Amino acid sequence: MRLAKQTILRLFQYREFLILAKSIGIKNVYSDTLAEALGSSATQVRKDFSLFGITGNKRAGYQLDDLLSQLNELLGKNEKQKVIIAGAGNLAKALMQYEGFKKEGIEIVALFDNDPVKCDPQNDPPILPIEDLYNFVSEKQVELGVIAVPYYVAQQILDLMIVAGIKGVLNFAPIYLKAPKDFFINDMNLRLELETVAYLIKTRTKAGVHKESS
Amino acid sequence: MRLAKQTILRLFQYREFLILAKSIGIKNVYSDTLAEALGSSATQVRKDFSLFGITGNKRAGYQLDDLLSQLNELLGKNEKQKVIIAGAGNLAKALMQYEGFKKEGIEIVALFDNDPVKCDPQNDPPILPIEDLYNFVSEKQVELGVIAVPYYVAQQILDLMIVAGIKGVLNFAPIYLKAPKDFFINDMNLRLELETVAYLIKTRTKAGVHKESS
DNA sequence: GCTATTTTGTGAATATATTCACATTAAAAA
DNA sequence: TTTTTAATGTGAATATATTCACAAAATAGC
Ligand SMILES: NC(=O)c1ccc[n+]([C@@H]2O[C@H](COP(=O)([O-])OP(=O)(O)OC[C@H]3O[C@@H](n4cnc5c(N)ncnc54)[C@H](O)[C@@H]3O)[C@@H](O)[C@H]2O)c1
Ligand SMILES: NC(=O)c1ccc[n+]([C@@H]2O[C@H](COP(=O)([O-])OP(=O)(O)OC[C@H]3O[C@@H](n4cnc5c(N)ncnc54)[C@H](O)[C@@H]3O)[C@@H](O)[C@H]2O)c1
Repeated sequence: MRLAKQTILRLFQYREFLILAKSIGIKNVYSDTLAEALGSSATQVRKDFSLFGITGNKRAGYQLDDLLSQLNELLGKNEKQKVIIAGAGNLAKALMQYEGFKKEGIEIVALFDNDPVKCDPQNDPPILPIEDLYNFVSEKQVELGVIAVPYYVAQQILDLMIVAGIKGVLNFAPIYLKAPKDFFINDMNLRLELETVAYLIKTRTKAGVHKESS
Repeated sequence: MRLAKQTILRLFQYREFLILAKSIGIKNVYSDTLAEALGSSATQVRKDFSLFGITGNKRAGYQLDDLLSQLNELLGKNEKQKVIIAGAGNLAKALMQYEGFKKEGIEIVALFDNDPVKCDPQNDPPILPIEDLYNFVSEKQVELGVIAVPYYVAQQILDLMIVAGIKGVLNFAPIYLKAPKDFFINDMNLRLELETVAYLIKTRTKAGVHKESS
């Protein structure tokens, strides 16, 4: 089965929209509906579903509840997920206070920092010394991590996470990290993404990142 | 000329690496060096350069200073860029305190919020009422924006930005935004990116997001 | 100055992703 | 019931991105 990261991301987006749609009482959707909502194409939507064996009803489209539960199952949203964050700085603070993760079953179980001043074991979630990372992660069997430390320590923190048992990370440090090939790294370089928009504006080229306005 | 967002992103990454390399005294690089540093391939690097008319020296590779200044020119890094942020919440606070933007010539000139408690015109950068956005942006001719408001107001804030003269945004609100086709929207859905890693871990499929470890 | 070697630059080949085109099917209408 | 209509599902076609393969050029060694 294909595993293209972007396809998975789209499936999550479909799910996202369905949750919203459900909340306003919508009962069934068409590939068209989803395409419109995401700025994609109906064929793309059906192709994505087809790829994962998700099937609808000819002429009647997709029953929302049914589709949603298929996506939930497929995307593993029926199980909760624990995550730790390395680095308790500005970005980590924003993530910690963001209620969206918990709502989606992702629980930040701890943060780790090497600055004693930033540590606070009484906080919820606890902010612990980086030395505790190994034991915490291996004991609690956490598999998901976020890297929010400065770039010059990111590789060493990643290595620590790997030996502790972390299986994949979302990395905010602006540097290329090396890891075994079965380890997942999703790089988020916020500054570069902003610079890219700045560049695109300056050179005012035709095709946008988005589709045209409806 | 091609404008693929991902190609541009890679050019910025090359530049990033060059700055780092320069700081440790490196004088010239090869497509190989860059590929290694970014987890890419030498051919990809040369293809990217070729696409933008960047040219090196056969056998001797690329002179670092020269390459860097070509990239700076190409990527518009010789001019400063002003940016505003809509929404002065947790994420905006992290962005505001991040010194990396200024270092790269991106100046956050103001934040805007509809919560009077969050506003603080004395702050540097000033946090202003959302009502001031239009005048501020059109007078100061700001073209770049960041959307850091809740999803349910994101479209209306974007519309406001567009009429004020903003030409492109980095959008953190987890929703698809509609805009004219010459307007650039770069969507950053942090939660979905984290959920995607969580999914990939669970299904432990072969090919990673990154290349194999060196 | 000649030769061997290394690296670039790029057209062609391949791989990947998206869109097209349409047969198939289910529902609605007649 | 039969026909019409509107949607899905998917192989084929196209578009896009990456890698291969190698000629051309510049340096280093002799
Ligand atoms: N804040 C942003 O808006 C932003 C934007 C783009 C990129 N980033 C990147 O995200 C990462 C985090 O950014 P931030 O703004 O939160 O930085 P920050 O400086 O506020 O936080 C970094 C934290 O990491 C901790 N730390 C340093 N070394 C450590 C170590 N060896 N072990 C454990 N903890 C350690 C520090 O004590 C600090 O609390 C950085 O790599 C930064 O470049 C941040
Ligand atoms: N914080 C995170 O880690 C995180 C992670 C993923 C996504 N996001 C997304 O980023 C966006 C911002 O997140 P946040 O955590 O900073 O949220 P937040 O609630 O801390 O901040 C949002 C800010 O927007 C302001 N606001 C609300 N309506 C407004 C309006 N009409 N005009 C101007 N300002 C208005 C609020 O007063 C608040 O200060 C949200 O869409 C969120 O879903 C945030």
